[in-house]
Amino acid sequence: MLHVDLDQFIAAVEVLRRPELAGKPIIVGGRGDPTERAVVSTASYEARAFGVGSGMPLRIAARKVPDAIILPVDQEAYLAASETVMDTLREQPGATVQVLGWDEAFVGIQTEDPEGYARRIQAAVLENTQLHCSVGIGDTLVRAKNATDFGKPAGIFRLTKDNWLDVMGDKPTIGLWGIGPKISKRLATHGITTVNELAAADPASLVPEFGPKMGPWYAQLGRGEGATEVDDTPWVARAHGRETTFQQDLTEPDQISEALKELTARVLEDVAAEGRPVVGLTLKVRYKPFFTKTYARKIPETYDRDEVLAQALDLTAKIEPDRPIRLLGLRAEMSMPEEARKGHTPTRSGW
DNA sequence: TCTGGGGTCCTAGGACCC
DNA sequence: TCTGGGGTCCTAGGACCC
Repeated sequence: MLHVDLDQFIAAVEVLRRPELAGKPIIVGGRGDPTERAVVSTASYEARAFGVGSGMPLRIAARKVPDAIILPVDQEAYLAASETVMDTLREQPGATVQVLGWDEAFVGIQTEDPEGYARRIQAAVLENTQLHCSVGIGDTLVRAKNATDFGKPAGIFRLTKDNWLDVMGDKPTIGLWGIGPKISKRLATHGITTVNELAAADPASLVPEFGPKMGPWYAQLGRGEGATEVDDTPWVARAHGRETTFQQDLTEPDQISEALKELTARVLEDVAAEGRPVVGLTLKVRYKPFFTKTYARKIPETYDRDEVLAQALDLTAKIEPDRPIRLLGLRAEMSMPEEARKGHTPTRSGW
């Protein structure tokens, strides 16, 4: 199968609208104001050369790149471009398309010439959108996904069981899709720092540290193994949430209840718009200095709007009642019942 | 140095039941 | 006085992805 990933997608879409920005260091994040609390969504290659990457606080990024062009996030524009890209992929003969995000998808295909097929995809995407993409080819989803990195920008790379360890073996485990900074550190405490070492690990030996599912799964990731079928079952959300970050920390209980009421009301609207049943309400509170607390409640499927709002406010009573509060952000989330869930998940299922 | 907004899934522990 | 073995449900927390 193939993994298609648009190159510097968000920055590239901005350049399409404003061609004079081509070749300049572009940073897209928040409302485009580097004095505000926000993070970088995407940086162009020119900005990345200064050490800027997504997830970095906008303030810091602006400091690193004095001449940066800083733009606000325009989700609608990216979504529209994304839909054109995905439609283009679905038009390819024999293609099964599993969307992973705005700017990437797996494409399942039976062909004797995957490189040729990949080149045709690149040409079609370029023609329909003026956007460049890189393509990874693999005999598993994980290998195709990892292969794309070696194709960037605008190239093609193939990873199979025959060259997986030759190419990936000496790389640190954090380069694998699904292993982040925490897990790579915990693996290191067991003497596992490279993909080779993870691939050689006995799956059972990872169970005490990582649990019955995650332990063996990490070992499998090291070998590049896992699902081999692209699943285009339409995705149905498991939950909907809304999150907000305050420009100034909230300290007063009244401010907090007000903000939470607003967020919860927005989530209720989102859920009502879909007409889906709801079973749970979760409140996530981001405190300064940088930790998160979660408070959850079951709610009846025949929920009543005012009841949910009351439950949400009830949960605020748990917010650190006995010490000064510095509240950075809030998230309210409502989950749907199990039986209402369908489709592959964007990131994990089928591995 | 400071921390978005949208998601998904896994694990652990306690309550409760038989 | 001390304490089975199995299960489910719920809550809280952690990690990852784009």
